Amino acid sequence: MARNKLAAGGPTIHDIALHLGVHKSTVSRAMDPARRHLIGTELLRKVEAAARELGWRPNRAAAALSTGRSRTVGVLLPDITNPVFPPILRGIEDALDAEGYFALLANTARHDGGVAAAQMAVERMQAQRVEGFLVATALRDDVWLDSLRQSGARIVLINRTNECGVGGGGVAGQAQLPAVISDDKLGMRLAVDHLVALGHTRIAHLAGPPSFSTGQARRIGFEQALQAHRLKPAGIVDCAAYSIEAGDTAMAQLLAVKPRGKAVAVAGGPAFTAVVAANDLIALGALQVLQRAGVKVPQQVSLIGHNDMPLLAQLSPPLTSVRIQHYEMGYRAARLLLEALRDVPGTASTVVLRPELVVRGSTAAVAAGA
Amino acid sequence: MARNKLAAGGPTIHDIALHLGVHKSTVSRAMDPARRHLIGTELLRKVEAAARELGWRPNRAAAALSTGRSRTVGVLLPDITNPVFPPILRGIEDALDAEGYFALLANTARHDGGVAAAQMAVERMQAQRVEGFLVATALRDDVWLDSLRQSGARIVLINRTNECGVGGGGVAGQAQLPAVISDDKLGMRLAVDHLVALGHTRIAHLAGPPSFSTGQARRIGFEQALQAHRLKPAGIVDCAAYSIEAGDTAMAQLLAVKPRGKAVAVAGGPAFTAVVAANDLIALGALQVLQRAGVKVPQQVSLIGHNDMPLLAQLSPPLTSVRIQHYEMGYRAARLLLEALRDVPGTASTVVLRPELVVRGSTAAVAAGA
DNA sequence: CAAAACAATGCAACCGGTTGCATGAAATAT
DNA sequence: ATATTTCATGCAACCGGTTGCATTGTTTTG
Repeated sequence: MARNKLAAGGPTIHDIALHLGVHKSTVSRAMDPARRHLIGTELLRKVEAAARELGWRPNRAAAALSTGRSRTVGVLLPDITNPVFPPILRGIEDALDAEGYFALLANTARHDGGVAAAQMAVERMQAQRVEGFLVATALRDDVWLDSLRQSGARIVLINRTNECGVGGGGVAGQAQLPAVISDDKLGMRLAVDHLVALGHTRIAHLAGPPSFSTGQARRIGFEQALQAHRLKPAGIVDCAAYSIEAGDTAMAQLLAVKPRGKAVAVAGGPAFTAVVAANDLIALGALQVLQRAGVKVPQQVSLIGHNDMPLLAQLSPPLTSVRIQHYEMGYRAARLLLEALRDVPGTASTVVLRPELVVRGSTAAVAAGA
Repeated sequence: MARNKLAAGGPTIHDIALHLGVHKSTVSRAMDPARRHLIGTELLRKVEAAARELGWRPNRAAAALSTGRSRTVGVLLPDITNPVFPPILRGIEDALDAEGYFALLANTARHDGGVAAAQMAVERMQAQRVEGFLVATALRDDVWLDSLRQSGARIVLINRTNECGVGGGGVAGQAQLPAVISDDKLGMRLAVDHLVALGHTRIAHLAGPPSFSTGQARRIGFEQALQAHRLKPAGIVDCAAYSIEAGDTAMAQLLAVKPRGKAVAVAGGPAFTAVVAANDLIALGALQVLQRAGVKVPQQVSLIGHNDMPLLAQLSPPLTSVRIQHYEMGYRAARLLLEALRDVPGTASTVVLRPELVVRGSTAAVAAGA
């Protein structure tokens, strides 16, 4: 056995039962809110008193073994250090906490470049018998996700959807996984509409990595939003990552393209008057390059970011950005999972949250001379 | 019982044992790296093959029940949304992950203002049978910490120490809890030395809330660093919180104090030429007020923050700040805890990390006219 | 007033590993 | 050749709750 009777590990329901001269099953029932009503009111009081007196603490591990419910869920995200995730995680934990659940967290983007980090994290979580998974990793191709789904695990996606492979026909529809996402197309439309209202017609896009579902969705959203105004992109450049550096090089690339067509710009001026970035960090990298190139933001070029990360308001110029409801995303995703854990297997559902444009100082009416 | 034999919940070691015609204890041993050597090499191979074939997954809950070791630790921090904590958490998880442990996280600063949030989180964690606690909450008075310690829980503090009450005498020394902290006094000395080297002599401090251990330590560090240069503070104002708003009001207060003494400043100019803030957010609030008041940073007043949070380099001026090794703090704290979990109860230890001054554009040589 | 329904507990098996001790066989020592 | 270790594995109790069913005593119903 693990340890002798007197060593650590507080009193058990059996101790309480002995103390009161009843059977431990009675104590067990008295401690379960759902089964408390089976116990006589007076005895119930005594049990509670004894439990408090002896300093009893429930042992979730024992309950988990018996019921198969560990009251934990696994949370997979690339890197908590990325500022979009803390609010998501906070939302998740607030929702879980309310039901007595805990999250087991894994950062799947490892510094040691482990490709199978997510896979390993999932296995460890399954060993801990998590009841479900919240997946906020952004890659579109994750194979482990498919196998996880097929193993019957309860999953809710955050800020991504599962596109079921490329060639997947319509008939044998792979069940859509429940997900909480932001309406990325709407977000881009808000950004573009704002710019158009300011008089911009030559609008460029610094797109996120195409391997990320958000990168793809925002790019499509951008194109559709322009089309709605019968405009053509003044340039689209893919970024290698969601980072300042990637935004830096992408913008440099964008600047290298010279204006053409009827509207001849000022000599050396860029081919666009506004840029929508797929992400705030990309926007910051772009901002650097623009300022270094002597392009005034927002006087000559307007700039819009995405995510509305902290401190954007403190920059100069303060960055206009599409705010995503990160906290809400985490909260709703966790609620969705908790509900799925009660219900029948089939219940899939998707929640789409509305982004919001936060207008700050990096966008302005197009210059008269343009 | 919980469920019938065929329902979910993969194969168990008992199934493997049946499959091979051996006893489950043999399988159990074969699966434990530490006891594997007890098993014959050939049988060992067969067990591993069978486990893989049947898709066996260890059940940590069962092991936890038996051994009392859950392979989880509790992490208490105020709010993961605060940018100093993600790197700490990342460090913690990287360290825990390497040993097969998971963290159970609790944000103790609740939006619903629950005073007993930490206490409740601790109880829930104890129910989950966490093996120890990593505590990164900053308040100096937490009563629950004392009771936790007295309950014999393994604890490692992060970025704070436990001052044992006010009147605690020297004899009945309350054991110091193991902790990983940053040398806050050194941090302040780096900041002050830098300013003095730039010619500053009238240096003010925007202190953190005295109820936070860091607020107190940095304030003391500031005073000692000045003393070392035979200087007197040009003003110290306590902030109500670690926030931009608090820095805002504190700086407004500081500005209200008019210069005095022999050195008469320019009419209306502040009584100081440099400010050291206890925290980056406070510095940002201060920066806002200064700029709004027409005081040029760094030409008229130099400003130093603390923590080196992300995006500081993108501000204008880029904020000079004392960088703390947050990731390393989390990592070392988790290692310390893991080691304590193996050893005898008595092993307490403290790790002090060195901060580093990151010089950016918010500090400059004192103006000639000052 | 007997029968049926109900309420409050007890009983015991079970969840899936872990571990001290026992046992039998093979290897080594005497 | 026998006694003694050593090695590999079996046995069974145990960790701390959970739960279907059995057993009482009590209340309601016909």
